[in-house]
Amino acid sequence: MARGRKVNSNGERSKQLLLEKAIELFSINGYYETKISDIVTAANVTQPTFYLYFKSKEKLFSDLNEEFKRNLLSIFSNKLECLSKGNMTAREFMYEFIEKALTYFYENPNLTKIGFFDAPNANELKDHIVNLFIETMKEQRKLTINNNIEINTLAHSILGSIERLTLKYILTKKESPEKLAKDILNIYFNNNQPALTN
Amino acid sequence: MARGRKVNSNGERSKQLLLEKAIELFSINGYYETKISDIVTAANVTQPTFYLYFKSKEKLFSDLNEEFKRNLLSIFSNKLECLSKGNMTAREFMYEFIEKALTYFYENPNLTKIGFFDAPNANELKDHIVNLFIETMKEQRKLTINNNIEINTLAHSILGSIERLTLKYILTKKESPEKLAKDILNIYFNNNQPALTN
Amino acid sequence: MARGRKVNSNGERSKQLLLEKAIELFSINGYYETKISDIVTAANVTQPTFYLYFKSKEKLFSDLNEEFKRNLLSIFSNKLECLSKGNMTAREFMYEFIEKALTYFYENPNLTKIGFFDAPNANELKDHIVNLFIETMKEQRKLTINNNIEINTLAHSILGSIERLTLKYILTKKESPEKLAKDILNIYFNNNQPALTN
Amino acid sequence: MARGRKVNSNGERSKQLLLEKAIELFSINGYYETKISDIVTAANVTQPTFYLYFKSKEKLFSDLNEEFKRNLLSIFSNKLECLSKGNMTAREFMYEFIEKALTYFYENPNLTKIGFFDAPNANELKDHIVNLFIETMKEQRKLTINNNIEINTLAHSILGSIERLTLKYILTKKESPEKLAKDILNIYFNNNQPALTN
DNA sequence: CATGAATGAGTCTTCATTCAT
DNA sequence: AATGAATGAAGACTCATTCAT
Repeated sequence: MARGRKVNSNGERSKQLLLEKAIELFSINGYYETKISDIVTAANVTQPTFYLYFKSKEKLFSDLNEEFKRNLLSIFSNKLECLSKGNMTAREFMYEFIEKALTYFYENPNLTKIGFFDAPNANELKDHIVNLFIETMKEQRKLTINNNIEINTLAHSILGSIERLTLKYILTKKESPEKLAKDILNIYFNNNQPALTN
Repeated sequence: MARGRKVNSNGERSKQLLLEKAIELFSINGYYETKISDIVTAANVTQPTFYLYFKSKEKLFSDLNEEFKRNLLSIFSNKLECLSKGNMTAREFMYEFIEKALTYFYENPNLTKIGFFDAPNANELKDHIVNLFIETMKEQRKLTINNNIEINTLAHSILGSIERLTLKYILTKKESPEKLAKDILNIYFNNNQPALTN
Repeated sequence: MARGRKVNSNGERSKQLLLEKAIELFSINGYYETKISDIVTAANVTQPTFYLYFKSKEKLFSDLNEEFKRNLLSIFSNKLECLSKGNMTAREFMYEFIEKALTYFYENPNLTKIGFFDAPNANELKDHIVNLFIETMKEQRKLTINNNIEINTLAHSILGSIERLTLKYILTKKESPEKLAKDILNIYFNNNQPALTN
Repeated sequence: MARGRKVNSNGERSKQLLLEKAIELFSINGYYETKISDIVTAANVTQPTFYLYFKSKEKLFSDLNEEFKRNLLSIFSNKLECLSKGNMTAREFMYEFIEKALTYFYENPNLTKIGFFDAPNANELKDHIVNLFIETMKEQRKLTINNNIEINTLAHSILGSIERLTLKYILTKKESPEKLAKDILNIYFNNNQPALTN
């Protein structure tokens, strides 16, 4: 039976296709329920072709996670620079970061699903983010809505909010990143709060 | 080892041991990275013994999830009753529920890890909880710190905070359920907020 | 938990019950699809009890086959004696044997199913029977409807008829052994056959 | 042996080999005593290779049965057509069918052993054949050797004869299909009894 | 006499991965 | 660049059988 290079085939295209399908399937079915056979079937190539471009299933998955991590952290560095230059208040920084992050999530829902929600090592990344929140808020303690609450707790709480709202509104594209970023700011950093009766 | 009954063996004990080890290993390594062979080795029995007490790996896992779900929902029903009887304000209800839930998580960290964080169908449960939050808050809209934010968003945000704080402080037993419940109330329902400079 | 002898238990009864259920289940589901667990469940005892009375599943099955074989062969010997004493013509012998065999099958349908149809070594028994047919018919060649057909072929054919008719009419109790025995005689040993036009 | 493709390997050949060995082993040892490991060892491949070509052991077995059934029934349809066109007397039809069937059995002894003797659902097929015999004979009642016997009984008897003679003479290739078909016709449809020229 | 509890020894099946073409 | 064909390594599950009580 005929073997060898397909007519019109193109290495870069095959790799790209495999990557897309892998991201899609991983995000839907998770790492374990996504088989190499599923990916190659979706990409309309055969199994050995997969290994032409990726070392292993595990490596592909961890590469995907690294990519997500790198992308997200680069958003930070950009913002961080501004903050350190004094171009930005902490509040502004928080808004900017959250909005940029949500925008990235919005534009890369599948990769976000994998790298932010499913990855076993997403926690490191999240801890990193939390630390950044803490640093930022420490710099301007007055930012926090409530002095009674430790900054650490607050930072984790913010991240938790971001996580769940991303899952519900961003990955599903039900809300815009801007709207949600504002909501989060409102929840955590609003100083015009109306009185709350009990 | 010879075949047949072990000296001093006791079925209920074996089952309990298997269950404990299964919960522990599932919570640490997840469903897929936990092999029946790991569980039985930890419990010091052989593989067929596992099947003496559990129908299958999958059934055990889903049963565990059901149990977690049932337990958590029963906390709700209790609290809900008080709320409907007028014995409780919404604020009190929120506190009570969160505190009770966190206490349950605190006392059952492994099962919580499985049923609240790893289970594929944990989202249903979470949606249910969010809906309850929404109902409760609707009843007393003034409760919310900020009228600008939709209740739905707020409810999801609260759950997100609970999730992450549970993961960081409760499952690791670094904070008490009471302390954290108060923090969460403070974040979301504090009416004595100091002005926030920008 | 309570262990040991059941109230009202009785060894002989348990063994008998196990035997009955085993025969029933073997005859319905066959050797491989009948599990010891099925048998003991049907007999309302536990698995070790089975081994109190039977050496193994295989031994029980082969014992059952031996019993069937012994019973069937004893029918032969009885008839054979008469034949050798000259008390009987070959035709009479054939009728007598077939009728007696069918009657035994009729009265022991489950054991027959096992020993005559399912047993791997039923062929030996069948060969034995065929040989007996051959001996009988040789003695009185005129008996056969047709001299052109070799006795061996005829004997096998008769057995085949017996087999299938037993399966269809005897095990299901749709016809009496007498009726069927006469039919078979009519098919094979009727010398008053009406002309057959073509 | 190293992983990957064998030198000179060829899928169709491997599949064919596996199929042949499977048929052979099933026919000799039966479904339950034939292990996948036996089949692949006989075909000189590894277990996963089996699953490259067959969905499961059970499916392979039932497919084999279906194939046998289909083949046998197609013999029928051919003959049946002739019968309905009036090209054939019932006697001729019976001979033709039996001869063709025996020829098929002769040429495919292993598949016949599986599909005609061992298959759990062979009885359906046999009932079908019996019904065909009945229809054919009804059309020309005079065909039967004896009006005293119900057609149904006769039809079952014929099938029984075919079965046993197949087992003894055809599968073992001790007689030719033609010879045996004639014998059977002689037994059941001979009108010049006793002398029968051949 | 009978049972509760356990196990040895398979057996099918899956999946990522690799070789030869 | 790509495929057809194959395999190593494991994993879930079953079942007859056997101790200890």
